[in-house]
Amino acid sequence: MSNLKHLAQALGLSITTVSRALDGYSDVAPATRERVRAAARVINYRPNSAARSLRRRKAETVAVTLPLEPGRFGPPLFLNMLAACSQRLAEEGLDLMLLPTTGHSSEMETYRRLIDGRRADAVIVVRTRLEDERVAFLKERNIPFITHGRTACPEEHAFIDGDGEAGFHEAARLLLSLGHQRIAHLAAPQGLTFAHLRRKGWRTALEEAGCLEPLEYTAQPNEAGGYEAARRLLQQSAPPTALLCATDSMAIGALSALKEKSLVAGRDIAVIGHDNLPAAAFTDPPLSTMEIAAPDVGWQLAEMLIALLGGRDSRKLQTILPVRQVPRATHKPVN
Amino acid sequence: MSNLKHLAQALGLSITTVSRALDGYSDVAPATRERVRAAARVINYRPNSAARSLRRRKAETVAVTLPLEPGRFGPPLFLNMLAACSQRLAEEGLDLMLLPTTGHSSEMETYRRLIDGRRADAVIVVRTRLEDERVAFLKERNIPFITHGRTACPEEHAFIDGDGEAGFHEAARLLLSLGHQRIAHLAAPQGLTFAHLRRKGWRTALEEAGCLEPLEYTAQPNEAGGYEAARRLLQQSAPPTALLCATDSMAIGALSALKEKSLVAGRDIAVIGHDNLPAAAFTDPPLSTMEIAAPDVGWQLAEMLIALLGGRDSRKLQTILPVRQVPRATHKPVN
DNA sequence: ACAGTCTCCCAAAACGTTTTGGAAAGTCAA
DNA sequence: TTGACTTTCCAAAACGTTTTGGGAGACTGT
Repeated sequence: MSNLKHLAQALGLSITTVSRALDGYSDVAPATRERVRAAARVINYRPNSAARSLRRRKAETVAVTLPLEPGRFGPPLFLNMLAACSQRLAEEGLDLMLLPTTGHSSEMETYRRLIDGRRADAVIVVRTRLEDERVAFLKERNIPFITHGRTACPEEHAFIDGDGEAGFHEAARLLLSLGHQRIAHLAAPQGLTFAHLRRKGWRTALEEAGCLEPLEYTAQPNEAGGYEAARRLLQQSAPPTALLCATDSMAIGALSALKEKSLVAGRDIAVIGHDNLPAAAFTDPPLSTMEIAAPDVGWQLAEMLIALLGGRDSRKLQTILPVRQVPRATHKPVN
Repeated sequence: MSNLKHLAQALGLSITTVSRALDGYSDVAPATRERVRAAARVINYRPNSAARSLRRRKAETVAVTLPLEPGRFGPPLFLNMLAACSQRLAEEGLDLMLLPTTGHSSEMETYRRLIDGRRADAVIVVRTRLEDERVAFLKERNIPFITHGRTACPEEHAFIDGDGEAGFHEAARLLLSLGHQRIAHLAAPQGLTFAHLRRKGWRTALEEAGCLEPLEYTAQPNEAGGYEAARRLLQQSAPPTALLCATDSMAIGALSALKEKSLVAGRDIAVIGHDNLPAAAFTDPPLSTMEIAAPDVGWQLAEMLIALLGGRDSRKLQTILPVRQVPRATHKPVN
């Protein structure tokens, strides 16, 4: 049990001086400062985090809840982003804390413990929905937060998001330019903002091309969902010639469904996903997909959090990142 | 800012009584208790977590670091396990805190902040190595911990682990019984305990069958690693007829390498993985693999942690979970 | 009426840190 | 020598909770 008191006694100094020496205040003599630091190093002293945040009245922690059902995230991308974020936050002395939750009520309860119990100074909201209860809660409590993905009222709060709408618009136009007429969308549940925007991008492109009743099927954003959606869509009397999938996981499921019908993706039918999962380069054929064209989303997210905690207006902190097409082998021409 | 003082003043009671009412002590009158609880509910009172852990001298938190490079985890399985664990811990009033780290030194620094700063009462160590500095550190500091995966000295501490050795032994024997003679192993780096044990199981089976110089290649436990390893192994003058892969991610990479050589897994060559990733059911052909035969690893882990924090001897808390084969389409006979 | 027992409540201390508001000693200019 | 600054340090308060060690009053049995 090492604390400031022990250190102070051992050094013949007051607690105040030891504390200030370690924090690098200028009102302690350089020699003393070094003496204190050396002693602290010897006994592995670190300030007790509870005592510090009690006195400082901040937790020095940013929290993220990880909703794990249903569907799931696209780790490792997602976790890597959080890792980068955490690294940048650490430079500011902030911890990033991930809290796995299962189900809606468990997540809201976690939020209450988090906020009302002052466990976090700010939170990152992931997997946003168009109408998001978590966002409403945080606004009401007036806690700094950034959403990863937009909501129905994005102008109201800080967010970072990929431009899925533009990405899907572009992908659909690409398929159209290749001669595809029946471009179906494998949609994720439309309550999720990313799903809504991706569908919108696809739909707009088709409408612009004069296609008014485009084919689509909604399923969970995982392999099983993609498999199911592809099977349904292929049962149509006029089956699609291209499948634009809300996520790579769905695309992987769709590829499996195509195999069962002896269809070759990239020859008989086009498939495009989104996320550029590591696995996407190793499907058969390698999956054409798209990805957020920023190598440092996590870092940017951290910067935004730091600005937010520094008092910046959250409505100034809104980032939309461009999406880049990653063409591989599954989006070949129809003819 | 709602705290006990406000509550007490509003109710005309002392802080002590309010605190004890909320904690359900029997020395407060039932009527008072209800009155206090109602008031607390109205103002969304939750004890300030810093103050509480300062006074109680425990963080009421279990921590896990998530090392994210290189290679990576097999989420979502892994995160789902942690979610289940967190759910059980929550019942005991314990938070589970995930801390992403990148690289070795960042992880050790996180450990020091965690332990010496008293941020966690116990920790879960994942991705154990045979010689693990984190384990040494925790032993020295005398902090309760459980490893997910064994170390070189498993008898010394609490752990939970799948019996990868038995799983790979069984898989290799299955392949032998199907007539395979040249069963290669796509190994993960041998510093990682799971990789070591899986290789050992495979090797033992081959040695028992009289095969003394079995083919193997070590690579990162991800798709790219599996792809590279498979390519190398297939270049041999006497190429393997079966690939036993340390992880499903590697197997997925290997399948991709086979495609390039126009080899059909399950007909020309056998492939078996480990983990039973969701994606494994959707490869082409569907991947034969294996998995830990317990639906509730996370729950068991939580139970062990609770026992450990309750003072149970860590050497009594050692769980090895059986591994079950999940045969699909890629392990077919050689002949 | 009295001691003993219960029931319900509370004042004060403690957890380990940061921060406020000086105090003591030394330095410098006049 | 004096007054004004500097430099270096410190005592004490505060953060919000839990816990200790009672205390006042009501009830019980004699």
